[in-house]
Amino acid sequence: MVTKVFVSAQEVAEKAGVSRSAVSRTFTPGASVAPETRKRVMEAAEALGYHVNHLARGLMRNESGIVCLIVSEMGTPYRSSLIRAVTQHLQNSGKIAMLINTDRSDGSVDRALRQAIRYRADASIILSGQPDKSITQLCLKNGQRLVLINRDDAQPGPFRINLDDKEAASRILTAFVRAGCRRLAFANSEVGTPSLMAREHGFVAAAAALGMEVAVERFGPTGYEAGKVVAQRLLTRKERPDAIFCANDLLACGVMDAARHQFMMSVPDQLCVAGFDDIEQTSWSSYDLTTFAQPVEAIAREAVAFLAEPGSAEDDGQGRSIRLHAELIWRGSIRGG
Amino acid sequence: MVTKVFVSAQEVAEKAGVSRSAVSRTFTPGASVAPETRKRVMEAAEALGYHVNHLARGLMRNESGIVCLIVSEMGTPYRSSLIRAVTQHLQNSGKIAMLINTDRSDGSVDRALRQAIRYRADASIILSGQPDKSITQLCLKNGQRLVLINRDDAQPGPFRINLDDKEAASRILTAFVRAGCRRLAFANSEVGTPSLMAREHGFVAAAAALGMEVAVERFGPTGYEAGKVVAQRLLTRKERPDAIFCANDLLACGVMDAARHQFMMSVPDQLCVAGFDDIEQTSWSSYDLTTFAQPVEAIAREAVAFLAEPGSAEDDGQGRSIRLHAELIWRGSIRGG
DNA sequence: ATCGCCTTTGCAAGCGTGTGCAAATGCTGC
DNA sequence: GCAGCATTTGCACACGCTTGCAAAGGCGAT
Repeated sequence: MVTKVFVSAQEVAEKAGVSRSAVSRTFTPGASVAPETRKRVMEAAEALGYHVNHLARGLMRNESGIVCLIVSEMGTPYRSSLIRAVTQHLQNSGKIAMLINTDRSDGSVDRALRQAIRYRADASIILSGQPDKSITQLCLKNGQRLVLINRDDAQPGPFRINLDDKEAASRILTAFVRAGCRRLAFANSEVGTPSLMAREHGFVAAAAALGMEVAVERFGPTGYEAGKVVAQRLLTRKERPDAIFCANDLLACGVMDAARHQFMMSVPDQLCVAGFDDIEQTSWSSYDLTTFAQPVEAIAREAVAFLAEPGSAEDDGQGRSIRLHAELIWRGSIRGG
Repeated sequence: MVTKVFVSAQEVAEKAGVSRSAVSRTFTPGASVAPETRKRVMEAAEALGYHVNHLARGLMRNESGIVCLIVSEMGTPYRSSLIRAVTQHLQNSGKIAMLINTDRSDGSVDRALRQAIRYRADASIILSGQPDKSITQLCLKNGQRLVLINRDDAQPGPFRINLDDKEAASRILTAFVRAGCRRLAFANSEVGTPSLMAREHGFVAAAAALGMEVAVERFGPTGYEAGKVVAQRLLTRKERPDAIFCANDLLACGVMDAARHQFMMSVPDQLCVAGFDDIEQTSWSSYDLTTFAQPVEAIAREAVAFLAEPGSAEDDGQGRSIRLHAELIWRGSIRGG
């Protein structure tokens, strides 16, 4: 048997004995249609298994309801929880998420944005990587909205959501000092994402303001294994640190495991550790890590709210930028509290 | 300024001095178009920032290139790694993933499938939950392909990918016995997913074949906290188990943490533990858990390969079913080895 | 009965694309 | 020079939907 095609509004109209427009209006919120007509249409549609073709609707309305999520390393705890929150909020506001994987290669994000354009996505939300200026301009010109999450230094135009990374770094420094720590260190990856660097610079600057030095070590990707390597390097220095602020929870877990299992150090007695993101694992009792919570729900809410706003995508060529607060989640990896 | 609309093939055709069909053919692989014409078209398209409208193309071809991923708890390590693998494979074969969040509520999966139909997805891949039979039939009738992953007991029709859960359970039992364990237990959630139950039943059956009993405890959702609760219940029994097979790595992490930190037991000396999924955290040195690896890449490959196959979605009303192997990853949570 | 108003309905145009068909073009071999 | 053929091109229709517009119908007030 040849693949059957989907039911069309025409067939529903015939079955219900009305015009095709009536069917269309029945499924268009706010359209003018008599209750009796609507009922007949609904019944016919139900019987035939009719579903509005959103491809065609998007074509007409010039509004597909699709929002592209562009993200790399989506298997990571923080990323996946953000994806979950965003898709959920999108669904709640009647939109739908399209997911595109990127890698660190050049043009990866640009290719993703091209794909978003092809599917006439209403908007794209970029969680990773740096789009090229020319392509973001193309998106905006075409009326496609753009949201950048945690991509601090990106060019203006898109809507940008960031955290108070530097201020958080300064708060955690205070906590370390109160705990009596004096030999400070910062564990980072070599990726150089704006938010990671903001935490590093914020921490170093806050320490400098107190006349303290920070041992900074960077290695590899922003993950657990890199954390182990960084810890090895830091803990074999002549001046062994007694406090390590990690750019990321994954790094922090690696740092803790290396400190405990390879260097037989006790956390927090001999070493205080803090991370960033508040991924689920930090609350597990093997880690019990003091960290900053990414306001995942708030980020998703703000991003989706922006998409729902009326007005052109580029009405204010400047774009807008908001900064959300990262709350300090106090657990057991720092003394005192 | 009013939101500008996207560039159409018409405009490209005018700029290139050819007909609209020529533009269309230029972007249709395998279409007949002279090299010179193609070149002119490509240049005009590039200059204007033209991108084929996949909504319209999908409308014409009756093939959108969209594949729906239907999944609950997508923030979970195993789920998110599967999402990553599947989206990547889809992209490699020229398709694109649409992501829909479901919860445990009734009809949640059905609503997701309806959404897939509205966007005329070429296929839907279900990673969680149980679709209603009527809706899956609707999908198949409409030529939409369906893939069920780890949903063992689902009705026939869709393409089904499962693991050898029961056999794995039997293998891990052997390992426990070899390690000298005699008081066996199984830690499960109350969710009752087919694959989780298959592991439980396989373990109990294999033990029975050796004349051994298994203490089974189930609680809550399939996560870390539930694992802790289950461990508390198991380890306060009169007959304290010396081996626990967990339906899931998350449960296993909870079990290990409870055993170590609440009951001060040593793993694997006093208690052997095994899990399932091989999520990244199991390789972290705080856990170092012996577990079974979900063949995530193979699952994604098989699923996408199925979608690429020619032939109607329902040509063989029975659907097909394959069973993949879960490899035992030997680490340090079981004695010996 | 007539008018004006509001609600509902059908018509038809249009969204941006793919593709069958026939016409046009160029080339080969005689 | 011409028939025969392969390649390329344009026309026009189709895909399934939305929506402006005008006509139709109902109803109360005059």
